[in-house]
Amino acid sequence: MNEEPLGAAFNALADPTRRQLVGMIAERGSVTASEMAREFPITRQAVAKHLAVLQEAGLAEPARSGRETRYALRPQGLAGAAAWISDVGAEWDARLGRLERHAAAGERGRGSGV
Amino acid sequence: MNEEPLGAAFNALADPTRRQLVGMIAERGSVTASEMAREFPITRQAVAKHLAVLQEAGLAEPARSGRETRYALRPQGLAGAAAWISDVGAEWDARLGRLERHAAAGERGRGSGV
DNA sequence: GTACTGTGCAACCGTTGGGTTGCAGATCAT
DNA sequence: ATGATCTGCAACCCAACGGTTGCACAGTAC
Repeated sequence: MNEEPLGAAFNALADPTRRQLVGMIAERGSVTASEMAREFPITRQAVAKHLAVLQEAGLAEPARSGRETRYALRPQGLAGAAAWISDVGAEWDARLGRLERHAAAGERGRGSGV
Repeated sequence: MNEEPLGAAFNALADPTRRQLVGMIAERGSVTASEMAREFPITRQAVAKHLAVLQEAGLAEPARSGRETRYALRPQGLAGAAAWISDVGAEWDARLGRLERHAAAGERGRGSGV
């Protein structure tokens, strides 16, 4: 639907529930939709939708075993998002550097270490 | 309104137009809504809305001078997002490390260098 | 002064998104 | 075989989002 992996990743991470899900998956390794639904104030189907979003964004991957489907993280999606932020940050830092050279004010470096 | 800076930042970055705007601001230093509207296939008001979103997410900051309002970047918002990704990535890498110690398979490291 | 440009606010419209309910198909335990 | 889970699909609701148009106001230029 989105055709844009970066947008999909950021969009997936935009929802607080989804971020919590990601956190839970990260700390447990792999979780099922029903498990999460028990610890969240929302329906299993809602969780399933969120997981689908995460999957389509390349952030999570399902693995069916028997009747249950366990979801695991896929950090490469996160890496893409981090890379974009890093790029923009770098460009911005470059500008700041140029300005600093002109201004030569105090305020030492600290270039938003992304 | 969002009460959640992280969600606001990710949400702001989720829109491709908004990401382009951020890129443009980053490379030019500061831009006005009208300037951007000329180079985008959308209305100035649409651009203004996007800028408002970026501002509320802590990613951009307006500075009015005379009749024009120039927007500049505020990398700290980006830093917050990057930090979250880095955290989850770290947790995940820790898990991977533990598993690797067990499996001891080939496939050398490469821990999602966020 | 008048004209032009840049901005902001408000209303409106179509689409998407998070959430729910309801139901049907697999799989496991007894 | 029967019942209990775990899952997936579809329909539906309401709120939020991206975008538009229209108008009113503040600076700048002439």
